[in-house]
Amino acid sequence: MGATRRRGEDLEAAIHAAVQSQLMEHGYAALTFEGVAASAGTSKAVLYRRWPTKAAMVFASMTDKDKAPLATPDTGSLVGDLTQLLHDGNELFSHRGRDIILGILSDTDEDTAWSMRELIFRRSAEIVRPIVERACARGELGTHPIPTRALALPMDLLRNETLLRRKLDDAGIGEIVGVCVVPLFETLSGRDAG
Amino acid sequence: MGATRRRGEDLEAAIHAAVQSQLMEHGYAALTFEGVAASAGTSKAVLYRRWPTKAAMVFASMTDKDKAPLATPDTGSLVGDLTQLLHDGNELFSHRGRDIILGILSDTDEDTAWSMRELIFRRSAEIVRPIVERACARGELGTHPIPTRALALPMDLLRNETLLRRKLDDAGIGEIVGVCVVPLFETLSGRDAG
DNA sequence: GTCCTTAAGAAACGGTTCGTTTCCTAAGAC
DNA sequence: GTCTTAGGAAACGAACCGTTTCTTAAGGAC
Repeated sequence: MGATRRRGEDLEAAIHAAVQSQLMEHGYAALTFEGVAASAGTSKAVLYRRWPTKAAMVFASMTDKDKAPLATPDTGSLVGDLTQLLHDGNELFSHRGRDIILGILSDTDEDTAWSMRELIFRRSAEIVRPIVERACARGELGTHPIPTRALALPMDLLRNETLLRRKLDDAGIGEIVGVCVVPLFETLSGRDAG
Repeated sequence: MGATRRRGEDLEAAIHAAVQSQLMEHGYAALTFEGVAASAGTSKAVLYRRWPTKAAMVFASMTDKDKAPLATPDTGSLVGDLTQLLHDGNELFSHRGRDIILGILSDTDEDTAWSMRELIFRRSAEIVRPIVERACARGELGTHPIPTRALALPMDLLRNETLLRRKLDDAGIGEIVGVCVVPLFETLSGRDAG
């Protein structure tokens, strides 16, 4: 047959698509080099030339076209912004997302596990900072600066719930926002009234 | 040779010891039925008669002689109690502890993963409640009841750090206690002054 | 003590995936 | 047209899987 042989970015994109397909169909634990090779219509040797481990291959496929996974929302209120952020993150970290992240974190490939930790922890505080600044400008929060550790609280609690426990429902998100995050931010920013 | 053949609790204890030994030496991912059988001086069939999966076998070994893993400390101060609790939990969830917990959570054995979630989440709030009650009695906190979600905050943040990120140092523990937990407890309990 | 049921332990099975190697040849540069 | 690079096919030994078969020690019943 007119055997066309792919190269470079075409091939790489086909492999990434095959990895995603296998992840969705079978999950991280059951994903194999042989399955990906078959799905991509290539051979194992082609995969091993690119990535030393399954974890590295999957991580590359996840971070391929740098899809900014979480955007800072702007709904007009502190509670609205935090709720929206946790809602978006909840979708991202549930189901297959959790499976892939935990799979890589518990894999024997320590290098890729480290990269994954970087990926899911890096912007914890920075994604929340603009929300707090706008709330402060609106008068919803006081003017004392909020420490980075506290700014990271929403994403820290989200990770704990979605990656380690289970998918959050709206009530769980509301509880985190209303019982923990907002009261703490109000206190630390120097605003007394509820 | 005088081939002595173990049974019942003797055998079970030897298997649990072999599992622990293999976990310490190779970690969860590299632990195999064949390795455990060899280490325990028995055969795979004996293991499969007892546990259907590696996750179930390891979980059974972890929860064998119900070693109450975390006790509520009583140091005489709110900050001291919380610091001690996080310090103890930090040791428990680091190194091999993290490896085993994440390994089981990301395993294909969903039943055992569910049991593990129960194990590490069940007492999150209850372990902190006596600490808060004593602090309230001392006058360190106000008298408003603190919601369960907030009581779980110390263990939730500990899990996020130690299981997903890395082992905490004393500074990290101090930050969680001083920047997040104590200010929130003070606010929610109705105590204003720092 | 003897009998009898249970389960330990050894060994082998076919099957899957691993990670590597060999070989052939299509793609693309020059 | 020539040469270098890399895609793709196939096979490899090794490890572990989960199961099965068989022998025989352990331990209770009597």
